[in-house]
Amino acid sequence: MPKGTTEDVRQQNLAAVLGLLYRGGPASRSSLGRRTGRNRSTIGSLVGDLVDLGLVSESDPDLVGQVGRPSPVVSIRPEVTAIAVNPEIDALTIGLVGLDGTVRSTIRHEYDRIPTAAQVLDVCATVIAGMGADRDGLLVAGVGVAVPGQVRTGDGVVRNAPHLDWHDQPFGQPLAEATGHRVLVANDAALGALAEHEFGAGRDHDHLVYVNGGASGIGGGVITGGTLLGGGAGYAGELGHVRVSGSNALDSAGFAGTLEAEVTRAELLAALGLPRADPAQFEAALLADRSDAVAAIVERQLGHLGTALATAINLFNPEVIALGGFLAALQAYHPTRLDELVAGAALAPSLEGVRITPAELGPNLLMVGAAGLAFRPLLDDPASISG
Amino acid sequence: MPKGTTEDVRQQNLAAVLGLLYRGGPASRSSLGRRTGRNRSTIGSLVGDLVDLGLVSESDPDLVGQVGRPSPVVSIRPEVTAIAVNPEIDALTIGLVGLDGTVRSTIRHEYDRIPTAAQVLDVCATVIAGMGADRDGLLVAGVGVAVPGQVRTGDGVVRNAPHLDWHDQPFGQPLAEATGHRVLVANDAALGALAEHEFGAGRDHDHLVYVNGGASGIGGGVITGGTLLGGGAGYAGELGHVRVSGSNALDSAGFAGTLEAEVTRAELLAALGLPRADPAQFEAALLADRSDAVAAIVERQLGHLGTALATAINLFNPEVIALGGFLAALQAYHPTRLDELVAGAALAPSLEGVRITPAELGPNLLMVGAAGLAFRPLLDDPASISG
DNA sequence: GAGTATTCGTTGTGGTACACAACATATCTC
DNA sequence: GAGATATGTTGTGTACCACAACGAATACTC
Repeated sequence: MPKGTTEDVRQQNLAAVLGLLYRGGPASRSSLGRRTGRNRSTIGSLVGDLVDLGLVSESDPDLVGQVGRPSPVVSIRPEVTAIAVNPEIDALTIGLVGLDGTVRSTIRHEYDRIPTAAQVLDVCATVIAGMGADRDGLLVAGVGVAVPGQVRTGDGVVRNAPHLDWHDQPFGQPLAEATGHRVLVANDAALGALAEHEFGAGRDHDHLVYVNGGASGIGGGVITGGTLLGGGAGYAGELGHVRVSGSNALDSAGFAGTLEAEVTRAELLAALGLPRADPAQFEAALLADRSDAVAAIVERQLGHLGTALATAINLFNPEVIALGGFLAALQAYHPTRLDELVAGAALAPSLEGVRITPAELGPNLLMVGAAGLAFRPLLDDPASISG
Repeated sequence: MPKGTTEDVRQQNLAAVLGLLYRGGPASRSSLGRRTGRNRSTIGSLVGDLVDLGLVSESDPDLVGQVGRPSPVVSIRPEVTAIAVNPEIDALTIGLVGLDGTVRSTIRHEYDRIPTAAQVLDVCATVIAGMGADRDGLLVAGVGVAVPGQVRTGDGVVRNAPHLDWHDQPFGQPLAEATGHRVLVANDAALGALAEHEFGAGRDHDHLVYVNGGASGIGGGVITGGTLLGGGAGYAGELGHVRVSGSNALDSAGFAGTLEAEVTRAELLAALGLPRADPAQFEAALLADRSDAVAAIVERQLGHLGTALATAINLFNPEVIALGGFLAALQAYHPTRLDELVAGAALAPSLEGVRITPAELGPNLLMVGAAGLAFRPLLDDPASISG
């Protein structure tokens, strides 16, 4: 809720300018003025504040034959960073991500057995301490954590991450105490949605559904009205556990006939005769195999995926549905089929406004998404960095 | 998006004060000050503006033994009104609703056959002109229309209202031209959700799903983060067309196995041996009939409803699910059963934060909801009334 | 029943933020 | 090199809210 005093106007305008730079990259002062609708003098003052805060820097204009006095280019300083954390079954990835969108470094810590929350917290603390962010003059805005499970976003407690076997594990608070940084935790697919919204397939849209197919299950995240849909406690968007059939195949939550139970990478891998494959190998192998057996499985899985996506369309009326992981491969196997199947269960008006497309961001998706979460307080209130 | 100048601060504060009065009823100046966090002098100025705009009036304080100087009570003037319109298969209801929540009058125009959009527009224009709102010194903020179908909220075109057999019918714009008022159009269940959020079962919650069971089908509306979820074009929330079974029973949109196809009032009426019944009669008759035949139908319908609600819980993580129409009767038939069924398909963390409850608003639900829609521009920017 | 404490409206002052106009500056065009 | 064009810079004006001091209206105390 806005405080209601004149000073939030400053906050909002600072946030507007910084947000434009965050999403759109470097821009001239005059371009910022046009896009925010602010006066030249105001933009000058706003940019000055952001420079003083150490968030942006101004550089000489590009000499591109514009008439008139050149306008300085404002860029986000790459030293403004966030730390992204993503624990998975077999590894923990920790990245240092700049507010300018660059992933400065990632560290991957492998586990030979599923790590406990305590183990992950331990490694996080030492790795983050060892990053020497202060030494390098970096400004760390905070830590964002992408967890494959349901996270109570209010206090960063991991309520249930079946694949990690974490249940009601406090994570945000202990990590904040260990690192001294502000820590925000959320579901991994939700952060994928955030990243695709800000930089990927949903760049130009404010209503996006992201569905990710991973080795261990299917997750979903929803952007509505330009913001991440959390619901009451942050659990919203769990598209993988939507029931799509009457079968009794079980998903990771123990529910029968859900999208995650019916549409699995494992089944496809088995049909392809592959013991394991990275995402690129998987997609190549799937697209190459046109056998009846594989085609039948794809058709069945596409049918269930279509049902789930139709449900999402009927409920969220998104402009874009971005498919991540093996779901993108599934769609690519038969480029028109998924659209047909969805059309059989989604209302026509909602259908005409939606595009089902592969996600655009690659392996850094979760790093960018988690960092985006960590940057949010800064992007909402740029002056908060100084306090 | 906020304009970014100091004047929006005024707008926001005016909206905050008016919003408190709208949702909470009359309040003293000092109470408004406490709840908005504004200074006494600011509140005085804000209330003064609202009085000048003709939106509120001040009256002598209640003498309730408070220490200190009594604070004047600020109330919304009942003359501030909106016109609510609700076309249905067999009748058109037009109501005059005060910003203070009172339904001043309703006019019901019956049809012996399904009316066309042109006919409804015609009746609306004459009825609204005949209301003599100007004559009575009323301030009409606008017209809100609740349509049983999918509405493109941007321009008020009814895209598809199967029961009315309206398809791509412009409605908002012609009605605006005919009446001279600002007209907003939305789906009826969405407006039901709005009303239940503001005044009913979701009064104290910002995440609500409303599901209505009517004679002709099942509609849904969703409030997330305190605002109505519209999606890209305003079609979001169509819970009735979510697939819940593999059967080939068809719903009004021609889709098989959906909630609307499986859970119908007509089937229950037939089992009860009633040719027709109003909502109260229906609920009484259903609760009285404990025959095996009826119990079996209820059990099956509750199962499908449970599946759909579990989907809603997994996707929206609401705090409240409000059941309207015969769905409330269905739940009441077996008070604990629906919760059990939902628990079998909804993720535990999301489940613990939700309450499934009958809707609280009675027959005026859609009048209040449609008026709430019409009041929205005024509540967002109270000063806009003078322009 | 008079004095005091308490609460709240009112008024005047100060601080912050943005718009606007006038001026200065830097580039392009011819 | 002069004019046109676009933009940064500076000073002024306006809108808004917080705060403090004062006054008003009630309840409480003895």
